[in-house]
Amino acid sequence: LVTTNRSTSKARSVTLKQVAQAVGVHASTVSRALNPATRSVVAPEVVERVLEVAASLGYSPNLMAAGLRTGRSHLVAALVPNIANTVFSLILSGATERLSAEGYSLVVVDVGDTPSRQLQLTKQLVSRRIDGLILATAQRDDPLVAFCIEEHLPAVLVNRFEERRRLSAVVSDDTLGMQLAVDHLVHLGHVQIGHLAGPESISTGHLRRKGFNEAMALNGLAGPDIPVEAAVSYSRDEGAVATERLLGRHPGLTAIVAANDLLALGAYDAIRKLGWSCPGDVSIVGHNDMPLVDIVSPPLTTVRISHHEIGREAADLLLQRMRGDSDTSMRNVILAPELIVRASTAAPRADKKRPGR
Amino acid sequence: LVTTNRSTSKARSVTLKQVAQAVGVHASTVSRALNPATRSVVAPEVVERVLEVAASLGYSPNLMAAGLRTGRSHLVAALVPNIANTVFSLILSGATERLSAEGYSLVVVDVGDTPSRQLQLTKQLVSRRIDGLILATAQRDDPLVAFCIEEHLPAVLVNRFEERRRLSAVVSDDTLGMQLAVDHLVHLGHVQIGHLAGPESISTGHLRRKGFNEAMALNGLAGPDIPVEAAVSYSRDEGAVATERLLGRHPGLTAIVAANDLLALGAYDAIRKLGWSCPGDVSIVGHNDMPLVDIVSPPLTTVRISHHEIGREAADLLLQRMRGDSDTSMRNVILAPELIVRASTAAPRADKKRPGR
DNA sequence: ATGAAAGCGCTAACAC
DNA sequence: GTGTTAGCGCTTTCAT
Repeated sequence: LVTTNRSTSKARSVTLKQVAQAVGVHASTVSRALNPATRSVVAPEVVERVLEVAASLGYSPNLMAAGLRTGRSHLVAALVPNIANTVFSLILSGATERLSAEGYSLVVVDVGDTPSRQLQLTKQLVSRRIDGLILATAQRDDPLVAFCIEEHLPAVLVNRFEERRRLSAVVSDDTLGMQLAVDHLVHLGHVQIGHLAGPESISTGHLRRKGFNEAMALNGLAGPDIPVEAAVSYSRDEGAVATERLLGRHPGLTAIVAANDLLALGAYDAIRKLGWSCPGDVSIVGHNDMPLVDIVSPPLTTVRISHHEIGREAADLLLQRMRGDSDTSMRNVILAPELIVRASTAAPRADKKRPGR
Repeated sequence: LVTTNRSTSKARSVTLKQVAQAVGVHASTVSRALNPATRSVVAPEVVERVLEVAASLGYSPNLMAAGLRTGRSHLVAALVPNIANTVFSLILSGATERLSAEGYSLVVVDVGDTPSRQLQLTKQLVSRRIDGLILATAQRDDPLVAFCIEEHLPAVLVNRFEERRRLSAVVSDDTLGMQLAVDHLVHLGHVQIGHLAGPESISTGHLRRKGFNEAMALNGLAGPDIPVEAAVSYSRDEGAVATERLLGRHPGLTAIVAANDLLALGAYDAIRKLGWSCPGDVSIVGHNDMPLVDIVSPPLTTVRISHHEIGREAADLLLQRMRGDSDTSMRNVILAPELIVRASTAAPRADKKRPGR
């Protein structure tokens, strides 16, 4: 029945004011001493004492209070369609590197690929007054991008373009990537090459398909009926489904260029199901060079994008955007990919004999 | 030279007060109307008008302000040693599911595995006044855990135990997992079985090694010199290095149980380098069943942990901990794993002939 | 059922 | 170089 002071549960944290009292100065002095930018204005000996006392008291600044006052949260959010896709992890670690150096924390949010849910989660983030947004989710025409524009929310896109170029983006050169892939296959002797495309609603799906067509034309392989089949989403399962369609309609194909690695792995599944072999019956090229594709069976030939650099560049662009008041600096950064040749591609078989279906 | 009101840059957001003025009531009424918990106390027609006006004005509550006032940020952070390890992604998506249903946002932070950096980043999070922490980083004796205790920071561990059991944890049954793996190999006819262990400083490394030894003993295979070699970290590269050591010291091994999938894949690399084959020359069992190990060459036999459930359970435990004021409810949840047999395990070769070194 | 008033912890003019 | 003051946007007693 006795009210005690024992800190049984959640201890109140130490405030700036308490530090000030302990030092014997005013709170604002402590604030100035603690902030590197204003520190120079305080007497050196006072700074020293403040730092000392703050440390000994275990003072931890309340960023919510500071943020309320300054209007900046020093929080940046990254929206990814699927956190388990390691391509995004690599991009994010590149971004984190830059961002944390500037005192920003990065919130990674797995938002799936339903625009409505994406919008809902973004609104939550806006309520938290995040300072900026990195979008790995962009559709070619994306309502979320429109939302960011309306809200004057600093944002940059990674890996995917938005059609109307309303936001800066850092992407890999999809046209070049497809060029690399097709040239490689042609070099090996392939003529009947098909494309396992990504969703047309996403820039990578669209651009890589276009790039594929162009690369085929450049190699004199353009035709009235270019073998292309698009997957509904960038997943291994949908890759398998689309591959079955592709091979069903074009049984003579000897090589497939996939719009990304997950689709390529789905193609592996489909080919295995058919009783065919890769690269014996059909060669496959992926895109992205995500972790572990070097160890799958067979090791995947793929177009490596500069994940890390994409992340870093995006962070730089965003930082710039968050600092500057000029809304004008819209720019795209397009990084060159590189072909990594492994064992999923080989010259086409001379006899063309394959297990029947 | 004319000062205008044109919202050229960052528009000020709409405040509660502005909504109140528009409706013609006091701010506190709007606050009550907007909060589902207190809504019942406001006249229904007023509630309706508030909701309407708030929506039309595009009102977005300032969670920093609310948090400052209430002392709760509704933010939970998850610390992972490596965001590109898909095992954690799966756990996180399980946790997100629960957390977001309760109005919490999940910040995923890639903190690496250096304790000092982990502590530094955690302090930043504390400054943000996060309400809780999910730790996937725990060492067997972890300074970060001590820190959480000191700070009265609600936290739960996933995937890894902390030795002194100061915090609740949700983990897979490592002993059982090893049992499953060893029994399977013994069943296939293996006798010379080695263990590719994880770091001893991490509970999974320690417990799985112990589990391995026990399982061997249970199968009458205990000996004075049980073949075990520990990797320095849970990475594919270190797995390869440790495998070379293991096979160097125990050339007669016909099977290896790895402490996790990444190590197992490293073992693949080492075996390939030796010119040996799996499972022909040596069978390999992994642990975790992370994405894509079904498609590597050969498809990996592995112990599947219930990632998703681990995440969900952890979130539940944390939620409970953040609500309750009783610091007493320390508990561990141990989930049973399941053996997934694929093609990396087979009966040992009768002749035992292998390529020389 | 609603309004008034206070205050969460911090920063930034402004004074001196 | 330091103190004073006000206020960021919200919630929550306490009145009425």
